[in-house]
Amino acid sequence: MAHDSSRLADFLPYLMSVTTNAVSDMIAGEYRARFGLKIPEWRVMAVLGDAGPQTQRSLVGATRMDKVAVNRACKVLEDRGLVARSPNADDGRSHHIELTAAGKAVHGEIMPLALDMERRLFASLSAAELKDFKALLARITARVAELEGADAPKELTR
Amino acid sequence: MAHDSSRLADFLPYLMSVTTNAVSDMIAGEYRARFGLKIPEWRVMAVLGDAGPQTQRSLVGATRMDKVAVNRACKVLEDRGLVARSPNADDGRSHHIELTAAGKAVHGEIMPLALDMERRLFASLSAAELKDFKALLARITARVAELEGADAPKELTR
DNA sequence: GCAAACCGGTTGCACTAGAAACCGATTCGA
DNA sequence: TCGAATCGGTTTCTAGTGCAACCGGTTTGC
Repeated sequence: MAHDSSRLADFLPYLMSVTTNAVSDMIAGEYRARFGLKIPEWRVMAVLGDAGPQTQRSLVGATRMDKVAVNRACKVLEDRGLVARSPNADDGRSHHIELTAAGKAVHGEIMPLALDMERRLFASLSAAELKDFKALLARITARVAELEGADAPKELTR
Repeated sequence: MAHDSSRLADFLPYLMSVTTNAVSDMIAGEYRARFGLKIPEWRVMAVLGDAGPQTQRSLVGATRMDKVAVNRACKVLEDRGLVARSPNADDGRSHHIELTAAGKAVHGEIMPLALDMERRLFASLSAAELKDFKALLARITARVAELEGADAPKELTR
């Protein structure tokens, strides 16, 4: 289908981008169609369902999303009645966010679908290949963090 | 640093997204800082420098970008005098787009930097691991295309 | 040879995502 | 204890991205 005589087609960051976008678009489409949820919203629900109630701050760490993105996702989920905020007695600035009964029900539907999609997407990879692939991703991420620290000596690592 | 007790941290599409974004952000920052180029613009220059003059249409295929993104990138590059458009005698609707002398000079600086960054980013991977990693990405991309064809029976594959 | 369909390219518009400014609450230091 | 710095969270502003409608030019079918 593609001619791809260009070296761009061998540039690894480009290949990663193409593959990841393809995977993300597919998953995003599925969630939107079946639950009307976007990926940020889904991520928040996944973390809340698995790790229990927590503040937006800790969701930022767990999802690696921007705090604005987390805030917006929480607001949407709250408006839909999937999560609820209760005041934090220890710290008046933040709230605890937790799944409602409806949210838990959706979470119970969503996670099997997620795992099934993951299984279907990566069905052609052996268990060993999957393991290696994850390990490589982790190493690359660590390497980027390392380089960022070195390349940006005067600013925060974000 | 991270606690990550959540299953989200094992969800492969999420891991791919985190890693790819880290790599992309790093590269985008580098190009912006050194050349004032964004990734779409850089991609167009890479293809033009490697595969020679061509139409926007063929750039869309080579870069896998939206035709609007290609168009805007070309316009920016043209305004900076890095590419030039010459009328296409065969088809009055399109032009041939090619690097100018200045564009070729920038391309000559940009490609070594790109390859150097690639080398630094993936220095911790052996040649064999790199090869396997690329092969896995290709297989996953192919798999997504396959599933999209199956899952979207009534609409275009986009 | 002309109207309709089509195609490359362009423009306009809605939506998303991140940056920075902002607010109330909390902590730190003199 | 009081003022400054900090922090969690929210709002606002702006840049980027993709879709859809659009415009000229080209091909197709009658």
